[in-house]
Amino acid sequence: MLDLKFVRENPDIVRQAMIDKGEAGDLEGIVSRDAVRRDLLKETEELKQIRNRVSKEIGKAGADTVAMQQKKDEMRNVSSRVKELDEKLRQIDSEMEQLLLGLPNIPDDAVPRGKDEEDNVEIRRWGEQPQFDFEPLAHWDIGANLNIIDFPRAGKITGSRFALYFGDGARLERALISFMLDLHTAEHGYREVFPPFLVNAASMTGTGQLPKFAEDAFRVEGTDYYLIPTAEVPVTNLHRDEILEAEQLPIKYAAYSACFRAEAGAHGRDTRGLIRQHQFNKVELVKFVKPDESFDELEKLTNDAEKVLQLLGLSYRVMLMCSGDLGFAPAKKYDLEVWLPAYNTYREISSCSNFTDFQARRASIRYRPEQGKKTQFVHTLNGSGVAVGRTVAAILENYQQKDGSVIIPEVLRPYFGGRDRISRG
RNA sequence: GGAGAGAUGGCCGAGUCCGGUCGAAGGCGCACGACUCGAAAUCGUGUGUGCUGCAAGGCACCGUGGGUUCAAAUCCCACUCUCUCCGCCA
Repeated sequence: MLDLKFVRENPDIVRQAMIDKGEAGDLEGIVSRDAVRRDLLKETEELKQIRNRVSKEIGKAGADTVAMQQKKDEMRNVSSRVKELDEKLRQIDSEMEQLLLGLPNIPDDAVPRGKDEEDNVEIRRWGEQPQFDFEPLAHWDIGANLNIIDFPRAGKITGSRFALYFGDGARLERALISFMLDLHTAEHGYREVFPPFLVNAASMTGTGQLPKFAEDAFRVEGTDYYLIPTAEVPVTNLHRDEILEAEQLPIKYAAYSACFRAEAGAHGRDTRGLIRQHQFNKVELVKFVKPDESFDELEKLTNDAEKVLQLLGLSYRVMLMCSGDLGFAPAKKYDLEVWLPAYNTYREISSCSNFTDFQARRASIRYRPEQGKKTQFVHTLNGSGVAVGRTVAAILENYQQKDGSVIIPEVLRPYFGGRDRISRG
């Protein structure tokens, strides 16, 4: 959410941001209501002031004289007028709140202006794309051949876009989760968090999933609860409505969670394999930082996520999202794209964003820069560190051998009892 | 699921029976000052959030929403959450 004062004073910047991001929003509706609201507010506050003053007089007077009775009658009228005005104000306030929640964050100056993913900028590449002296298989074929991933049965149990892992497949998933959490907690200074996988509407609003993107989430029928689309939601909201101490910052959390996404509007895209699932695992990194440090912290966060791929020996590139591909809430975002041989392309495996104060204002997460000073909104960041299902796909494809087996990356072997290879068992 | 207790400022905690002097005692924490060579201890002063206004100021907020009243932290109603006991349960 943007600051109302900022919107009032900089409508042109807000309008330009919506154009750059390709996001709709009712800026004019906010500006016009704002003027009406301030007039209403002035009137009600003046009336309330009168009522407060006279009520005090009545209280002090003691005796219930004719004059007092007259004042009471007058105040009765004032009060009913106040009630009417308060009603109007509440209405306009909630309308403005809704409209304000619908405005996208302002892109940072460093974000290249552009229309879609074509205009994203490659920042760097890492690693070698593996060369095969045979035709590399897609990960779903590798998984089926090794009898470690079973999509038909997942379809039977639940439906499309669900996966069922067996044996070393299940173990690989678990090994990756442990490896990533161990790395980020031991090497990068994150505190491990294991959050609820269901959250309420206030949490979904805090991080920006609601009200605009309700159709992307699964809601538990008959409740106010949503299945989390990412651990970003519960972990960021962990400090909702809190005032943090300056010396606590930066706060860094690493959380494993399952993630649930309706994938509305993705019909026909990535229908095979692990790339686009309704449920997938992810280790998420979340930071709460001081405003002037957030862009540096984004670089570090991205590096922390990259380290996972480096240690796994997976080739990737870092893309800086252009304004049109940035999305609603971030001010700046890097995507990590991992090399997938069967696709012959790089695919997103992590997304690292600086939301500046956009989420913090929605969720009311503040800190006190100095004792006695006014509170300020923190900046929030998060990034996948990294998506587990897509990592499994990348490992299967990048480490596949001619005989159908898959080499286990060295850093994962401790999680496999020292074994170095997945073979058909 | 049944019975009961509670929700007040950064934290603890009074006030709620008997409505007005309560944005709210007291304590802790914190900041500043004094004392000290320095520190601790002690003493003094200050210390909620938001909206609005050029400012002085004004308004709102005692879990949430409604109601009664000239006036509500305080009375009434509904809801949410937390805790305790019982039942059930991984």
